[in-house]
Amino acid sequence: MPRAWLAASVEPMATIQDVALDAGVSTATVSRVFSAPELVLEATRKKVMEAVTRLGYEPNFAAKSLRTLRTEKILVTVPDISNPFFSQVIRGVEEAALAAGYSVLLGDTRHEEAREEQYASMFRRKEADGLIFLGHRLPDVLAEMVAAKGPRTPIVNGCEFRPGLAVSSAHIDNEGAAAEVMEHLYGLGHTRVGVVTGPLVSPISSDRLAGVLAAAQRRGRASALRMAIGDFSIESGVRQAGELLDQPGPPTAIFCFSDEMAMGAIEAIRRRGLSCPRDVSLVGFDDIRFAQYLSPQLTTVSQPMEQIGHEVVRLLLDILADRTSSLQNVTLPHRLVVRSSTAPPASPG
Amino acid sequence: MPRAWLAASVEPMATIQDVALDAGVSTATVSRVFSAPELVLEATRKKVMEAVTRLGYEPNFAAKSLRTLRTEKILVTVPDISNPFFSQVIRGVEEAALAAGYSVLLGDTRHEEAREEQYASMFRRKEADGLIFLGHRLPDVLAEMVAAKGPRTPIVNGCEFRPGLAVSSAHIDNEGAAAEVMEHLYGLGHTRVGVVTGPLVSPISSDRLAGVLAAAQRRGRASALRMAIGDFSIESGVRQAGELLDQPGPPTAIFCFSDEMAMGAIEAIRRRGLSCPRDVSLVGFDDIRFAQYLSPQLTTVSQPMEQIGHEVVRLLLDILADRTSSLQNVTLPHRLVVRSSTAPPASPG
DNA sequence: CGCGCTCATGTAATCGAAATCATCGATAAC
DNA sequence: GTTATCGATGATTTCGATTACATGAGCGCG
Repeated sequence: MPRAWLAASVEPMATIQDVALDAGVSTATVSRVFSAPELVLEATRKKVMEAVTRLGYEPNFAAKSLRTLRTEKILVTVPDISNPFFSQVIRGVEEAALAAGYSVLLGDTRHEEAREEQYASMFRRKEADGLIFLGHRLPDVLAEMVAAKGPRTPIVNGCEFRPGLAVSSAHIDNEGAAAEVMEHLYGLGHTRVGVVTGPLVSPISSDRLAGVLAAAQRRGRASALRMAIGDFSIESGVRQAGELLDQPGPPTAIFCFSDEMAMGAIEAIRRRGLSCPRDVSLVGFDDIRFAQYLSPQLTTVSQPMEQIGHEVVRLLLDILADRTSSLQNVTLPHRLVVRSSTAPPASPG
Repeated sequence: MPRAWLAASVEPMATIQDVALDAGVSTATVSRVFSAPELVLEATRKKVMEAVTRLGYEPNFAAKSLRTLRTEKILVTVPDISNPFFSQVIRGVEEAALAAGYSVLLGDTRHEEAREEQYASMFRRKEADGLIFLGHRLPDVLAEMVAAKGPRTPIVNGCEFRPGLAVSSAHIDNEGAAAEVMEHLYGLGHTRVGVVTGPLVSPISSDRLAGVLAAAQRRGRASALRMAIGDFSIESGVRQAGELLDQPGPPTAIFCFSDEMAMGAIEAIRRRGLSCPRDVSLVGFDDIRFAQYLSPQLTTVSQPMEQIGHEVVRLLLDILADRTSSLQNVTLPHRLVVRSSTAPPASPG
């Protein structure tokens, strides 16, 4: 038994022909044993399976894929895999994909358009049946594909939502969530609030900013808003939160559009000899696994990351299985998680 | 021009035949334009490329792969993609792979053997040219493959190192690093040291534990060691560090085998009304991006995560290009980064 | 002037599995 | 008893590219 395995592994891997020969049947029968076992007699099925294990046969993927025009792979592009928010979403994607018999081709675009295009052409070469992109841009070649094929193009957007792209997507209500954060801060008595956004080209930032502005206006506090533009990284959090704090009449509360930038903000606060939440309240966004273990524990907006992953896969599978014909934009629930980084301002007003 | 693109996208994608016909050459010439442009006359090359853009042609991946028996893909399995340590390694892998013209197939095994086997059979089906696994286990089918093909089997191990597996690997000197940590703590004056390990089945844990024991013995402090077994998660850090602290004669310093567990330990310390480093010093392992932004900033062992990623890819590419014939085990440099979570004990002894 | 050589290109076999169509025996229907 | 039907299986084409081999034009050299 082990000898047979060994032998099988040394040779260039048995083909369906070898199995057919060994089992004394045709290649068609062997193929059927895998793809439509109900069509083949139990006795022959057994005979074939014996030959399969004897030779250690595994169907060649390329051959199968060439014939069926399917790869059973999903290409997932992400701006930064080392970001815990994205890696958690990816985890959900991987799980849902595997459950449906698909595997995941990962593309880390590093926010670079060139890499996005590289992966786009990979998709056009049919290296994957579908594409899930977690960024906010869609390379031109793919946009053209969408324009031509419409909503049955197997491309889905996750986390972000830009109506103009004309692809299905799953995301939270970023605008509403950001407004809730502001209400929370205003409710605590803060009036001078600073905001550290992400790059405004992405809807994820502009939507949240819209929510911030709407809430500020409702409260008549729009003129007291201070804004700085970050890039979601810890370092930009340190820098931008620092600039807000160094202004005259500094904010008593800062809302960062990501937990990582909030971590940076904690650092900026510490470096100035201030304390959170005593001197400055702080709110993050995402609720990454680490948010509740920071000091102070971070108040933040919890996004259902794995669920977003599941949902985008579901949307994609629906398209692939031709179960859908119109765009779907799924808004998943978020939750403001109040922890100890927010408190009423020391001297109200 | 845009019309042509659109048209091309609607049709089932142009084949090499279509291009050949359109350019008035044979398919062989078209193929050569891509794989060996120097063999084809500049004029015809241009003619072909025009047809290519006109039709929006991209070579079909499955067909190419079937013929060449190469996929230009690397399968990377990882125990947990949402772990910042691993996601950083993956980032390095992705970068090096892309630079060499390979793309990354990601497998999150979730520490489950069943998933590892699923991905192993994916590799046997030739869905990838090589396999990089960041865990400590190698499924049986692959071990047999290694036994049969020897060191030219395109399988490489990253982060861990288990000589019995007989595959090349890239990792740090875990034993030495752990010993350095203990020396640091002993040097500060600590005598009662607690250790929170990972699961001892993985060399990454047992090697570090060996280093801990060796250092303790050299100092004659082996009997004062306290040990708890965690699983690298934050939660297990909270739990296991907590148990160490609740013992009579609790440790004045705790060494956790991962930064995440150290984060948990910070929480355990906080919950008991203690302070780090005043009452308890703390050391982590990995130096994930967040380690320096915790409070207190975490003393830890820095691993060159992206470099590990680059290195395993290099090892794999060497095997794939037949540039190597013997096993290579690369030990990359680590560095003890002393930050503010370690200090001399309050009452020495 | 013709032989051989090189260079550019065409022809056709090939990769391994899937799927269509053909076959053949057995059973059921009339 | 003949024929339509069905169930199981085999023969063969097909997917789209690569590549070994064939071809043929152009050129140099004896």
